[in-house]
Amino acid sequence: MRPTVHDIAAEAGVSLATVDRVLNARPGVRRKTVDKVQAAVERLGYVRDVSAANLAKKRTYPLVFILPEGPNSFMRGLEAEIRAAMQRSPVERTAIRIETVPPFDPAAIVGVLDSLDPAEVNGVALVATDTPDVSAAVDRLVDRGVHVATLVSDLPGSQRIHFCGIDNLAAGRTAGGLIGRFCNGRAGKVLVVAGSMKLSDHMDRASGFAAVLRSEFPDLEIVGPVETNDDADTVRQAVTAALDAETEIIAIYSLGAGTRGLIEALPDREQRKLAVVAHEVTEHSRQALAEGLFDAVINQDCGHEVRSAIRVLKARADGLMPISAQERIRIDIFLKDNLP
Amino acid sequence: MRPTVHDIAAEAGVSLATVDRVLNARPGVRRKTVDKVQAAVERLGYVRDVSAANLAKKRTYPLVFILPEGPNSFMRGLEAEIRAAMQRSPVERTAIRIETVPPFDPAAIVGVLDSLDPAEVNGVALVATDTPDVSAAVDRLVDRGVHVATLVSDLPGSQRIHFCGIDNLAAGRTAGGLIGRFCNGRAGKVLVVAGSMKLSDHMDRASGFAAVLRSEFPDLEIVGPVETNDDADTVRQAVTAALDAETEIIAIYSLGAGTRGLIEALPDREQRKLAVVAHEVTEHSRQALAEGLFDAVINQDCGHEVRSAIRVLKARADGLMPISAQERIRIDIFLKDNLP
DNA sequence: CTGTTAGCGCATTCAA
DNA sequence: TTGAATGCGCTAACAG
Repeated sequence: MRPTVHDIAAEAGVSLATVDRVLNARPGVRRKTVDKVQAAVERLGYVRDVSAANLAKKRTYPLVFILPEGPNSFMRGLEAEIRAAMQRSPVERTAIRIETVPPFDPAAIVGVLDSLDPAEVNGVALVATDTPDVSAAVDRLVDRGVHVATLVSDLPGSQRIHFCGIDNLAAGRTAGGLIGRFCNGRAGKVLVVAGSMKLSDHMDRASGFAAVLRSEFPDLEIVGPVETNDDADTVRQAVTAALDAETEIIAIYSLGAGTRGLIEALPDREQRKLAVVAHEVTEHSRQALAEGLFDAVINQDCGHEVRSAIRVLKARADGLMPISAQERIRIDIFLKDNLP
Repeated sequence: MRPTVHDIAAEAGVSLATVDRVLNARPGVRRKTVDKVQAAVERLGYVRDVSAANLAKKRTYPLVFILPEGPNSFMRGLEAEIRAAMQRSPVERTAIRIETVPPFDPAAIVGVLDSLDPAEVNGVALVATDTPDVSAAVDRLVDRGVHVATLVSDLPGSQRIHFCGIDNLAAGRTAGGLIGRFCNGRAGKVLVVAGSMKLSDHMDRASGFAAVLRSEFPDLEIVGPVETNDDADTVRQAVTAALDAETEIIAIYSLGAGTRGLIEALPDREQRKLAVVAHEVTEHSRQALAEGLFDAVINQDCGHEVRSAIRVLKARADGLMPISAQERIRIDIFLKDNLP
């Protein structure tokens, strides 16, 4: 039988309330008494029953998710997962609020961050542009006692407690390895299409990709990256223009969004064979994969990311450590053969 | 505020005990009263607070894991994950026992299954050979009221409530797609090495692989599958013999274990270039990937599988449905670039 | 500074 | 067939 607060109280020769004070690091206990209780905890190997504590506290975890608005399919999928988590709120004792901001607008993110009341919010998960002002706003919020986790795109210089997303450097390398093998010895150029270099995930993917091509596939030369702000029409125009201008392009790596535009710009496979790797499984990319227009799609499971963010933020609010292996978001590679 | 049993009792005009009887489908309540309570539940939208219930019940979930003993790295990794879950037992209210049986020994599995006492065991997760006797034993156990989940390899004809593993048909297809692309137009033979066709996961992978080669890469001809009982020495001998006998082999798909033997049998890459795809990230396969000996490794996250099995079995014991997306085990594809 | 007491939402005796 | 009372492990007033 696991020891309880009663056992600790008896062992330490104090009352329940005192034990509770020590366990929750509340003031008003003599140094001497604190030590006695902690010794008893050690001796009996006590671990607090979190669900009993939560029951007594009627605890809920007020959480805020900040993400870009707009037509980006991936972001809308992310939002859907957050809404799914909201459905489970009664069971998970969460109270989740979603704040959407215009995409690529650091000031808007800062505005939301600064408007948050630490008394009303326990944790924040946000999809952020990696800019100094956002980093500073995150740090301010952390200083005010709110736990912050980054989602999808990281803020490496900030005080965020956790990044819920994939290793984007490795994702870029993976794309490089895939495209290199798919081109299989042919020499030529690879067009790289990105959303914005203000996003650390896009930056990392581009670096990882370039590193692998440079070291392992020196016959492939990078064109770009061209920035499209993740807008489908811009992507379409950019890709069309590049393919017209450079006849030696034999592959495309699209590391951002706007996948619909990419698909529209792709020439008929019969007339020009291109190895294509893109990111995120969405309605569009799924179909492109199935039709053989894309060779591979690299994906991050946004459901996993949302659930992980919630677990991490809750655990942190309770001062616990989450199961780290469970919080590692995988780089999913989809071919048409393993599409879920 | 969520309604509680008190609210239901008041709404239905009965006592707490009666509400509890109805909620837990215990006998000794008039039909009429049952209806009143159920109506109140509907009206207020009551959902039971599982953690409060578990606290009151001092509930624990006694679970048994059955898996093969022996040197198979993947199985030992699986066992390590189960032991990690045992560490979390106090928090998760589980009481986990591991039973190991000789590999490829249906009778041993049946023996363990039949020895289980439904009064002492809540759920069972097992790695099973897909043979009729094991299926029958699983069904007997289910009939005695124990929930059974299959782990890694499924028992499609049985009454198991859930399969905690990957879609092995899709995994085989994926391997086919990968090898097909890596061979890139070259014609030749592909050696398929399997553990045992008594395992449904191996069967499925072989079928999926063959299907893709047939439809998409007709220039590749399958040699095998050769069965090795997942023994490294047997794998080594079989692969060496095949490579000597068939000079047209240009690729190898190893869909079972004994990966160490495969690595030992692989010729120097300079003298003979082979596309190689194997399963499961282990110490050996990880190194082979890093060195460029393997082109890709298909993996299933056994930590995820174990945690999923526990969640599913617990949920089932409480009569709940788990989050299905969370229980889908991914087909992980690792190149050397995205090795974790 | 410390202890007593009354719940949190639910399950389970024991009476009636 | 039903209800009242007690306790699970923990927290939070309120006294002392």
